[in-house]
Amino acid sequence: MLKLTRKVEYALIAVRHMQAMESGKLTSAKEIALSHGLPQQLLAKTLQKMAKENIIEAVQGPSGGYRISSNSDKISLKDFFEKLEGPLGMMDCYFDSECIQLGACNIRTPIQRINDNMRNMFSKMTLREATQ
Amino acid sequence: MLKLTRKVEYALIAVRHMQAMESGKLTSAKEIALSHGLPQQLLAKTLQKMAKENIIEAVQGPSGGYRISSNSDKISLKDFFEKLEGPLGMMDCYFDSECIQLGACNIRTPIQRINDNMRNMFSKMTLREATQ
DNA sequence: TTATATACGATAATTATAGTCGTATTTATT
DNA sequence: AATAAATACGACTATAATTATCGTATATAA
Repeated sequence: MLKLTRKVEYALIAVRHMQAMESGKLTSAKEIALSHGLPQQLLAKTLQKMAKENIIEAVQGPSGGYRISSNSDKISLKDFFEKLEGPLGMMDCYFDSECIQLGACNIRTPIQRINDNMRNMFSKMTLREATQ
Repeated sequence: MLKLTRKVEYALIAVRHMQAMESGKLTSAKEIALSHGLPQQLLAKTLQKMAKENIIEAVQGPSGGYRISSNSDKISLKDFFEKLEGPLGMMDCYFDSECIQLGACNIRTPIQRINDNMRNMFSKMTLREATQ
């Protein structure tokens, strides 16, 4: 429970890989996949998603690839997670108001309390701090 | 991502239900299931698990049932989660040393850093605080 | 023109979660 | 002693979410 998904795991591996590269140099999905034994296609999707979200920069064409974005220092872990996987909620009712329980629900407040703590924690922690 | 499971959700609902009862009074799986529209059998298993872990007390036989345990005040949210679902780790490698990555893994330290923060947060928060 | 890279939608496979079934055990009540 | 209502629990099925693959389009350096 409360485990990171593979998508996020691969994203973290890729970020660290790119951070370790010489500044400005590009690396490819293939290169990262091979050096860490990850499924290339799935990793590629995650990289594409990160590029779309400006966590990394993409360069197309042969001898293209990805590099870490300059503003990646300012990204919080919360944003990183949410950019990749959507709202970071321990339960749907935190964002979604639709719930079968309706009036019978007695844990809405507790859930929100727990969620707020978790979101707050990941807001304070930057991707940089986590991966350096 | 990072969502609570139904097991934990049902457990929280049950705990709140029991907290709202007159002190010492028993309630049954059936009663909780009916009043909150939960699947009785599944809830029953969760209640049994909580009883086994001394979060609640079980009384067998007809007119038996469950009540909140007196020491439930001291239980942290981390313990509550872990008693119900096992180790609270965002990734297996935090507890498990077996990993396909072996030497190629570059995120062991980051993952542990993230996990430590999360475990620390849930250690400081009690079940009582969360559900009151 | 070709080769190599990103981009991306659709779909298949796998795994984890959620829920059910059947049966045994306990015990208050009659 | 018999019955009924509750907990206890292992095995199984169904469902949902995650993970992975496939096929194709687009960009661009050589």
